[in-house]
Amino acid sequence: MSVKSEHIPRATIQRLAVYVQVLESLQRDGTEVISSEPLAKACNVNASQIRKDLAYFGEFGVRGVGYYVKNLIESITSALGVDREWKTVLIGVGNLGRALLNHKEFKLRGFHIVGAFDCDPFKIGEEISGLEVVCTKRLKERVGDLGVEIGIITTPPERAQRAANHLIEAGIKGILNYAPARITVPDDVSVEYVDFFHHLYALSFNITFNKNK
Amino acid sequence: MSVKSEHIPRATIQRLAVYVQVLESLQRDGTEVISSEPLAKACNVNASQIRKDLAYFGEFGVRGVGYYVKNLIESITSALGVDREWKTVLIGVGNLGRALLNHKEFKLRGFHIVGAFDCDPFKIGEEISGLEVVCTKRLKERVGDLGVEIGIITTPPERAQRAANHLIEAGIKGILNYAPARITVPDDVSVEYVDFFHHLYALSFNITFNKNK
DNA sequence: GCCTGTGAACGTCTTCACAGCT
DNA sequence: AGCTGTGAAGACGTTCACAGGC
Repeated sequence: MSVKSEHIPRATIQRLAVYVQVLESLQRDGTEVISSEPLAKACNVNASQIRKDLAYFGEFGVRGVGYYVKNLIESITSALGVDREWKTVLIGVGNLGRALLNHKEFKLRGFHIVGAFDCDPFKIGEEISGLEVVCTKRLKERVGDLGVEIGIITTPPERAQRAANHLIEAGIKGILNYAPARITVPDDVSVEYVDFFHHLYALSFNITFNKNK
Repeated sequence: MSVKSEHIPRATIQRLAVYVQVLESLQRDGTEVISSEPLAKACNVNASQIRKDLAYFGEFGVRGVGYYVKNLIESITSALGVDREWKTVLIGVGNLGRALLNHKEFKLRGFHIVGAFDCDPFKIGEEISGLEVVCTKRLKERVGDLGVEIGIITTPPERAQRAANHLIEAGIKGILNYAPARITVPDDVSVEYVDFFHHLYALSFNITFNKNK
């Protein structure tokens, strides 16, 4: 896989993830070839949008035919860098943290949670989904030992920045932040926010003002 | 609250949710007044962006002074329609569904989960966080009785569309979909997708190609 | 003096329309 | 004939720069 273009819009990356999701469900249904038009309909986007998005990374289609579903999934996952295993650690073993640790899909998708950390002495030592909860102070040594690249924050908001600092100090380059708080990180660290309430706010707005789509 | 402009960008709505988050943490720290410049820094956006976003809904600031934090939070939440209680139901009592049902923050933020549904006979009757799991077939009557407006889907992907159909039939106008599947809905229903893997894919891409910010 | 609110300029992403390949 | 890949046009969102008000 090689990137053809210099800058790739963030929106493109988000859509590529959607395409994979839809392509996988097409694959489950036995579809082998699909052209941009019906794929676009299923993803709720414009057909040329799909072609443009893919063009950032290469030429994956066959003119006059369309895209081979299996092939396209592989091309996109390779383009996104998810055709490998990523090691991750999780900080903050509350309700949500536990649910994520028990979520088999993470491992299945190549995002292996190999460490669970918390600073609460009552939680340290507890075993969840085959993983022992370890004191956050020992994060750095563990991350180094295990070759971890992604950190997942599931602490309360007031402890999110401290958790992030631990991760950054340990040399982690990507953070998935479930805590409802913005965090500050160096330029070479990338953060993604998952905030349930942002989505509920958007729904609330759409319903209230009938502003759909 | 009155909307001044006809069309409001989706990106604006998303940012408003961020502003509220940051303003709330400023409020916790005792800040009473803030101008767009430092607020912008905390939210990682441009200062005029904030002023433009707010201008869609009204004039909330004081020239020469800035914005009163408490006042601005109220203005934004009112603009988004989240200054009230919303009743929601949840379909799919798996790991994630349980975690959400136990998440006290939902109620705290005005999104009250008043019903839990699942089609698995082994789960029906179980009590989670004071809520009895009910058969999905009884969704419609319950939604009508309780005045529910938002549905949360936490089923496996292959059952997401069916869950959505139940919600639509029950007259629900907003869906928060945690299932990793696209769903089709009528024009007057609004859907928000929460997909952990989309964010992990984005991280993976950013880390792999050093494409931060 | 200072900071908001806003038209105008700018840049970016999306869509169109068609050339190019199978 | 059909569908992709892509330059050009268009739409949209963001940033600038300053007028307006405290």
